[in-house]
Amino acid sequence: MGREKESKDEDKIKLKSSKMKLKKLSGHEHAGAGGDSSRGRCMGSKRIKPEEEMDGDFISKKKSQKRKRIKEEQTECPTDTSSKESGKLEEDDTSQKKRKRKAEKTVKKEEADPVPVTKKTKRTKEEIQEAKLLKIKKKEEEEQNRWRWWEEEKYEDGVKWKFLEHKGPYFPPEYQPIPENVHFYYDGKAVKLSLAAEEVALFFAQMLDHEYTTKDQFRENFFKDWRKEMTSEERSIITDLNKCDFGEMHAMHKAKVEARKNMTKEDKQTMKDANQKIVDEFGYCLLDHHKERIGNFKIEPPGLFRGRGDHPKQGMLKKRIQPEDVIINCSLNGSIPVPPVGHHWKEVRHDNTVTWLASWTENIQGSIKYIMLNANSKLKGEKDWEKYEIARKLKTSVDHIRYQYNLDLKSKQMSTRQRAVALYFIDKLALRAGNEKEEGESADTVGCCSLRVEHITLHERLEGDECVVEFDFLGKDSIRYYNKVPVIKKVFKNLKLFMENKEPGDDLFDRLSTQLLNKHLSSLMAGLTAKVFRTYNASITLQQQLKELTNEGDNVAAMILSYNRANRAVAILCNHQRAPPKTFEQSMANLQAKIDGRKEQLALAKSEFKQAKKEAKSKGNSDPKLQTLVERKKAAVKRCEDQLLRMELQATDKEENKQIALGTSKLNYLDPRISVAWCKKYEVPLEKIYNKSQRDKFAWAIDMTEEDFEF
DNA sequence: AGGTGAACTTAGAACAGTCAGG
DNA sequence: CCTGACTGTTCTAAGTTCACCT
Repeated sequence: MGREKESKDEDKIKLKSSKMKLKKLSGHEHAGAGGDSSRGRCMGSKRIKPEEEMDGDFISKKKSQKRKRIKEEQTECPTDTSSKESGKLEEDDTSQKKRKRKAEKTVKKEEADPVPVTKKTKRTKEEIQEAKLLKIKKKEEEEQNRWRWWEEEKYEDGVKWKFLEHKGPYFPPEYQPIPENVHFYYDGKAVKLSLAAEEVALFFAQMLDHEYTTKDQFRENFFKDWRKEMTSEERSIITDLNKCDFGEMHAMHKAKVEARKNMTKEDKQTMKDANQKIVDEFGYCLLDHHKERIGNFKIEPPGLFRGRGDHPKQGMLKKRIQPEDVIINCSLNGSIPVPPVGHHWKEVRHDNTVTWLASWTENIQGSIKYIMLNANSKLKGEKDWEKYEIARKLKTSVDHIRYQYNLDLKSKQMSTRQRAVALYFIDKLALRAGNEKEEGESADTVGCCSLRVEHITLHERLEGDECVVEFDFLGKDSIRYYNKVPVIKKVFKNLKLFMENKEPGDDLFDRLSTQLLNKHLSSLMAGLTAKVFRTYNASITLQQQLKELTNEGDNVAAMILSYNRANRAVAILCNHQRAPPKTFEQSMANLQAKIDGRKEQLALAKSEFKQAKKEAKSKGNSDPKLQTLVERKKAAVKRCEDQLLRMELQATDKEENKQIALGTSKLNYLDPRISVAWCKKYEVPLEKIYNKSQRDKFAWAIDMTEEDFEF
């Protein structure tokens, strides 16, 4: 797989193997843990439904419900019986009171704790305090406005909402022609471009600093699409991209970026306010009585397509979307979004079995793009919760499933054997399912089912292990997966068999597809698909690692390091990589320098401490001044030691994180209740683990989880 | 029973905002 | 107070899954 990503990837791999220690515990070891315990106590006190019943809710319910558009008789209210409603209200009331009380406490504490300072600073301190108070108040308000949907009854099958109202998508501004004094040159001569051609030329000019514009495929695709936008006259002149000079356009763009950076504070504020206004108007919708944030309310602006990896379509023109391309989805009985003046929507529909508010078809792949809600919304949150419940269900049946595919490894049916081996990989290595892809439509990447013979190498014996499979392929986003894994004999033998008489480019699992695999899985457990294994293995790994790595008496900083390490084990399992930050080496060196500095300081403090002690001793213990000096020096040493320790922890953490991305697993694979419970148990402030938007996203988990939660 | 498209989740990069340290 | 590093947010590409169609 000769890809231009290669050099970067190689780098990434080096790290990967060095960090493999962490990985030991992937795969099967975590199977047996626990098993018995988690029933019924994990939903927290407020949730009344026992888990058993809930599981049923989650899994079986949605099975194949026909999609139906809502009819005339839309109600504005969510389905709820009045009795339940009143009960809920009552509870809401008490819990709200509780929250209020908590807030009052914090406020009081702040007030009772004035800092004695000089007059001048005092005022600002007061101001700061006031700001803090305001913040707390705002937080409280937010908390009270939060829709506690997880305490509500779920809708009947397939229905995603009963009422949906929004303003439609926000369209990017029209193209602004470049000023007269900025020229485009072809073959040394200035050429005035038509508006359409100029716009596309500017897309390219703006990207000139990017590596993309040096790639042949990108240039070729761009040029082809650019020519389509040209007038026939332009087309006859401009025939070679290499003769195009976008220098002035590029310079203009850079100047603009620079100017934006150097704007005055006021101008920046004005801009911010204007943006906020757009968010306020378009960024929210009304869904079943609740205001919900929209995730992506802006129509994607036109530009040049930036595919990942070796994408055959990179550089193609991504066209401007008009209202005439956009389908609106909303309630029939609410207000319907108004299209921009002089325009109309492609269609307005009222389908409450889907969650999107607007959609359009994109011109590169012909796929549909959607406008949907933010991750902190009910619609997304509920689904997320459901996902983790299915994964927890897998925990209880995983032993049986593993037993089953172990048997299947010896099946007489080739397709069954292939399925078993694939499942073994998916379970042990957390590989993705791997759908078939159409050739030429996207980069050549694979997952488990689409692995080819060329992607694995078998070693009877390697580095002291037997039956080692060496994987080397590009996965999602063209991220390289490289791993050497000892496997059981049966799997190894099967792989040999599958590879017999095949070319490197042939499918390893020629009798298997993701559909087949998932069909089998869903027969083993309701709701089970290939990706559930990733969720399950990620979450169970976190839980296990936390158990293993957490030291009871540690301070918060050490706790965080332990958490990050556990998180990192998961990220490695899921192969979540990132390009090392450009400034990594530098900032690592900086940190090291600081550590060295601190070490010197510590040495100094220590000798001063000794000196003071000696002096105190020699003069007898009578002098109180000397005594306090000794104490002070002692404290200084202690302080220095603490700081040094903290910095060293930080450095370790940083180094280990160089090219591993923790965010993806944290956001998508780790049951938040594990983290919440851990924080509670070890008294780690949750804000150290989840930032604001993550806390919003996981509000359901934060609210319902007690410290004894077991995944 | 296999292909296809709609709908939705997962992903890393780019960008913007903030904050700590000189 | 300013600046660069870090953190959080936005963006949109690239996956998975499932129902529908033939």
